[in-house]
Amino acid sequence: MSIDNIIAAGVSRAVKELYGIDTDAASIVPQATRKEFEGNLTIVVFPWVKAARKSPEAVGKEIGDWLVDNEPAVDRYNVVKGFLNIVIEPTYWNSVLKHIASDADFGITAATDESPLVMVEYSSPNTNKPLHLGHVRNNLLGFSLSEILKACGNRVVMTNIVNDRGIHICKSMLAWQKWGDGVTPEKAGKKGDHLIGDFYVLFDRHYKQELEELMAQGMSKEEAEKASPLMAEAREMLRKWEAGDPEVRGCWKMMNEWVYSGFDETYRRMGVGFDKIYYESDTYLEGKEKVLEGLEKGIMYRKEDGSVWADLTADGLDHKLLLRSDGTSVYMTQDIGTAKLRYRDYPIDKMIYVVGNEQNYHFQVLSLLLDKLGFKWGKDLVHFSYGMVELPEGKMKSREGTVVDADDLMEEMVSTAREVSQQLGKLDGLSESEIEEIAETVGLGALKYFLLKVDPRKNITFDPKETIDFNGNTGPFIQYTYARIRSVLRKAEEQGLAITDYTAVVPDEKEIALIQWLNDFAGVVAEAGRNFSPALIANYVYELVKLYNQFYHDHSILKEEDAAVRSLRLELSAVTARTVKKGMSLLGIKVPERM
RNA sequence: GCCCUGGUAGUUCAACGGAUAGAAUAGAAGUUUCCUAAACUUUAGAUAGCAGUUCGAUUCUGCUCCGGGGUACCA
Repeated sequence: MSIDNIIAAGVSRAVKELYGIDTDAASIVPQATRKEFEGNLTIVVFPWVKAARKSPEAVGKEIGDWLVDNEPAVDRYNVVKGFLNIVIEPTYWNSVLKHIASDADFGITAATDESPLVMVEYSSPNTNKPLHLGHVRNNLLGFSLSEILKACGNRVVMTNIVNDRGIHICKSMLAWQKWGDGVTPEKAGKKGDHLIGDFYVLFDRHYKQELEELMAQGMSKEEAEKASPLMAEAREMLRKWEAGDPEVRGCWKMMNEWVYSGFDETYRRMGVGFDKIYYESDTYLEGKEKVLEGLEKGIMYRKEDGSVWADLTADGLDHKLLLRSDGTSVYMTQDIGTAKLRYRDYPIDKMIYVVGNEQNYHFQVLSLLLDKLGFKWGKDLVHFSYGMVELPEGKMKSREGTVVDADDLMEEMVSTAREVSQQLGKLDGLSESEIEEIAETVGLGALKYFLLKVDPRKNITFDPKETIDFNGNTGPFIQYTYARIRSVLRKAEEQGLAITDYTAVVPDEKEIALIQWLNDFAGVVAEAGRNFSPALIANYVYELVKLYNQFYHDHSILKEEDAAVRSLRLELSAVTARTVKKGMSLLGIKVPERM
């Protein structure tokens, strides 16, 4: 039982005995006492003031007295206005630390066969261009969220739906056929996804040029778009693709393979992965089928031009198109098909879609439609909606080339990490491969932490001209502290310093603060799981590391003569290191043994 | 137009309806005979505006101002 629970239960009993008020212990949440007051935990007594018919001070005093008399963990207390500040018996914290240290998986709840099965969809790229910064945020959030859910006792299936069909792919293919001159990733010495992305941009350039020429001949923009031979060719190619034309399918397959091997490389470096990948080319027909089924049941209706719609006005939304007049499917149709296949493959209890907030409306509609179509999970699917990554100039636009490429960004972060390390002389005497590994860990750590520490719902502004910080609330700051703790522990081991019994030592203020914070880890993980919040974990770890740094500067660890006191400090260091490592791994960030 | 969403120090971010709104960076001033100074200590600086709900509002409600997104045959 955690100290918070003990106090909450104590207060609950106190209130019952003193005033006859029934209060659920779970609703009493002790908070850390502000540092300008004496105490470890604080209870807000206002909720009982009215029923007790006494002043807040009197209520605080009575509850405080009751706790001192009846709860051994409570040493003393003070009351400021309506706030009851409780001081825990100092040596009690040692047993708390001992308890945490004895449980290697403290804070982690393992999943069992009966645990809920959660499917997390993230990444979901198009195959016509490389991954960019927006995808990086998506990937990191999706991966971290999955790790957190696992740590909270869920079975998790990480999945990816690859948008491998549609007009955008045909554009790249067409440009490659017309102007590619048989180039391959090997010949060009380029990652496949980048090569295809180049052709997508190339298509757009020629297309724009064509439009201008047509408009110069007196056409309006709309007319030009309709008359464009290039676009007509792309559409014809899509039609052939849908008809299963062997030549088009062959080219499509080959080029998609190039893209996938490029994506794999990016995912690997980013440290994310998937248990199961779906492709829209496999799911869009399923969706069509499902929509036609809905049409029969009267959930959808057909317009005169043959298009199929759903009327959602009764639910406060609009009419939604599901099949175009030419019978082809739209995004929504594909998502319905994908949902069907997924629930056929897995007994999913909960579905989470990690997708940008620009699609909030889409998921509102999807949830309703799945529900109407009889999918029982539809109503409470979760759209984990995150804000966009913006550049100082505004939104990133891939066709205009104003994107921050994921591969470039990672490379830049790593090389910056290497330079900074070298400047600081950190890497002297290490082998080339060790240097490389540390630069990789630190560079990616900086990037990942930068994107994960922020509330996912908020938009992020990223200025490519300003390098991501390595000081302050950053990944490298945390990694550095970890490496330093590991160094102390290594030295302790070399010197044969073992941890002995320290339970009788009276810990000082900073040591207590650290133990208290370590003890909070379990609660933070659980809360992060409930709120789907990697940011919560990130800021917890940062605070932990800051507390450790303060402790570290105030205490000799290895040089401490008293074996019991030294043991307490070594144990604190060991548990801190372990907690940092665990917390960071929930974010998908590695920590280096030295740096 | 309608719907959703955000507005907190110069900047990047915090704050289950709780105390004097916290950090970090940039600025100013210090600490190195010390287990890794990517550290630590001190200092200055903010809730867009106006009402309301109550013991108490950055948080909840309404209006105004500013930004972002969506809005039926793009994904």
